[in-house]
Parts: sequence; C-alpha cells; structure tokens
Amino acid sequence: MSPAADVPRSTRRSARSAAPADYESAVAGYTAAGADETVQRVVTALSRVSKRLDGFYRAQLADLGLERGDWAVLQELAVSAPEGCSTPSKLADVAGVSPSTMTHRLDLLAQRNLVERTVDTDNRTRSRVRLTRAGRELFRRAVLDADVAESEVLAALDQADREQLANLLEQLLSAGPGRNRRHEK
Amino acid sequence: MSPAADVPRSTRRSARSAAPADYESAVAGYTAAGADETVQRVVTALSRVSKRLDGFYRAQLADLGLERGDWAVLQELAVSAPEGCSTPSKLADVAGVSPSTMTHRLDLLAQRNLVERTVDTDNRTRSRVRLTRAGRELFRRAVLDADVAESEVLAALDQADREQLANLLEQLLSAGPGRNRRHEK
DNA sequence: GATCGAAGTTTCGATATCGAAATAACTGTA
DNA sequence: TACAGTTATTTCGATATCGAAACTTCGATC
Repeated sequence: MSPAADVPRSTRRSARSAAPADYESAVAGYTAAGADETVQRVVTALSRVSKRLDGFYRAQLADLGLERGDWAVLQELAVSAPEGCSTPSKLADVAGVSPSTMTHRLDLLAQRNLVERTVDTDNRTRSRVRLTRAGRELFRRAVLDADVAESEVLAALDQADREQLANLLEQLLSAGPGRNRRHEK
Repeated sequence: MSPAADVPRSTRRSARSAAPADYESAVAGYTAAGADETVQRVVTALSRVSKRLDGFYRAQLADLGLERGDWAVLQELAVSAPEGCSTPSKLADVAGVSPSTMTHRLDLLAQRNLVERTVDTDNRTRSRVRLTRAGRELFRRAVLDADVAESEVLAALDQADREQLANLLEQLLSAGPGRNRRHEK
C-alpha cells in the first residue's frame, strides 16, 4: 500500500517538509532565539494562514467597495447583535479600533446608507446602530463571496480534516478565559 | 472503535459546545447567510485565535517600546533574510504595508538605532537594511517574551494536539499556491 | 557611449487612526 | 431639585498609512 494507506486523514508529518521554505526558516529563527518549536510551528502557521485569508478577504471585499474595517462593522451588526442592533463602543471593541475611529467609520457608512444611527430611547447616552436594508443586502453578497475565498484557502483539507481543525481551534477559543486584554487595542 | 475510544486527544465534538456564545452566533449568522458550516467554523475560530494572539503580542511588545509594525520588520530581518539583510520593498511586502510606509517606519527604527541602511554596492538602486546589534538584542528578548504569551494561548492543548494542529495548518500553508494576490496591500 | 524603459526608493498631499479632552445623559444621594 | 460620579459618544490635534508622482540607478539597444 502507499505510505498513506492507514493515514487517510493526512494529518501526517509529511506535511511538514512541504511547507514553504520561508516558513521553515522563520520557525527555525524563533527556536534559535530560544522559543519552543511546536509552539512556534502553531503560531507561525496560524498567523500565516490568517494573513492569507485576510488577503483574500480584502480582494473580495474590494469588489464590493468595502474595506476590512467596514466589513467588521457589517459583520458584527449582521451576525452577533441582538435584533441586528449594536452600539458604537461595542462595535469599536469588536473591530479592535478606538471609539473615535468607529465614530468616523460609522459616519462614512451612514453616508453610504449602509447603516443608520438612532438614539436609544431607554438610555439617550447610547446610540443604536443597525444595518439598513441595503447594508443587509451587501452583507449577504459579501458572505457568499467570502465563502468562495475561504473554501479556496481550505481546499487542501478534506471534510474530516476541517472538522478536526475546527475542533482544535475551538478548544483554544473556549479555554481562553484570559480574554483580550481590554479591547485589545 | 467507539466514538471516543481511539480519540483520546480530545479532538472530539465536545469542544464545540464549550465555545463562546458569540462565536456560536457568529458561525450561525454566516451559515444563515448561505455559507458552509465547517468552513465557517474553521475560518471564524482561526481568525479569533489569531486576533487573541495579536492582542497578547501587542501587550508584550509594548513593554519593549515596540509596536506591531516595528515587530514585523525586526522579525523579518532576524529570521528570514539571508545574512540578516533585506530591502525596503521586501520588508513592505512581508509586513503588508506600502513601500512608502516602510520608508517612514525604517526612518524611525534607524533613529532608534535598531536598524541601519546601506546602499547595495551591486545595485545602487537598492537599499540594504539590517539589524544593528541593539536590534538583534531586542528581537531576542521579544521572542522570549512572546513565547510566554503564545504558550498561554496554547495552554488548552497538550503536546500531541499541538503537533496535530501544526500539521493541519502547515498543510494549508504548503498547498496554497494561490499566493497573496500581489503584496496583498 | 547615448538613450529608453524598467525597477527601487523616497517625497508629497490626502485620509484613517489614535489618545485625550470635551460633551451629553443617566444614576444615586441628599 | 441640585449635585457628584459614571458611562457613551463625539470633537480635536498629532501621527501613520496610502497612492501617485518624482527621482535615481540599472540594463538593453542602437
């Protein structure tokens, strides 16, 4: 049988030698400086894959006239906000930018009629931000476009591998009570 | 082969339900918009872990008077450049910023005596950039600090899981010939 | 050798972002 | 009601980043 006979999942070491040369040397550089090798492999690979994803997103979103930052806002409003509403400070937190930046960003998005701001009648200190119909529509199109890019990035893994990868990453997420030092800024 | 019998590594579904609520709703939001669920689980979890790592890095590096962008430069110079040298355009590419931004950044780093620029005698169009002794020293300290933060993020996984995770991510890296659309901006 | 096009870097004007201060509104206490 | 403290948002000045244009050098062709 071929070497892979009993390892159909391909989570074999074979992958290592196939990694790009600059990746290898990067890991080597870190370990040479005194870091743990496995840790470095994980975080280096993780950040590189993430970077590649970002690149794809940027390209895809650019076609829709959106930038990375705008996307973070639409994303949050469409996905995690209850009733499709959120506030400037929460959005800033999620997007990882300062509140003042979010103010500016929302100004621009409102100009483009993608979001709308209303004062919260319960607490007039607060602003309620939500997607307009046009904003929701744009989000939907962006998700579908992004799904294509994402699938492309994940093309190397079969369904079982993907689930395994998802499980491992979710373990990291759920175990991380350290949270993101404030709003991570 | 009972469901869990041969999977002692905890790469089981159990992890899913433990994931943060906002993560769950984010994934749900994407799939509701028409995206593939497993793909969304992977990319969402991936980007969140990556974001958390970034937060830790920022905090750690701040103690050394470095920002994320400066770190990218030191990193590249210390790690992947042959002979510890590189060029402004290559650095800009790796750091994901424009050449003009890199010019500015290198100005600041040079002021702080962390890098030095010399004209390439072979091709005088080109600049050669490399770390000073102080820069190398700072890199070393930063790597050791970062290793602590990284280990913290990975604390939820045992050694075997980490290797598995590294292998999966490396497969993605090595299979991605799509490259980053130009210098990805 | 002189000239043209290509490549690498830097300069320049416009915009996004930040942190700090200012503003507005709510909460609790007298 | 008035006042102090807290929270949410916006304004403001300074800095980082970008894209386009300018500048310098290299390589090729004549």
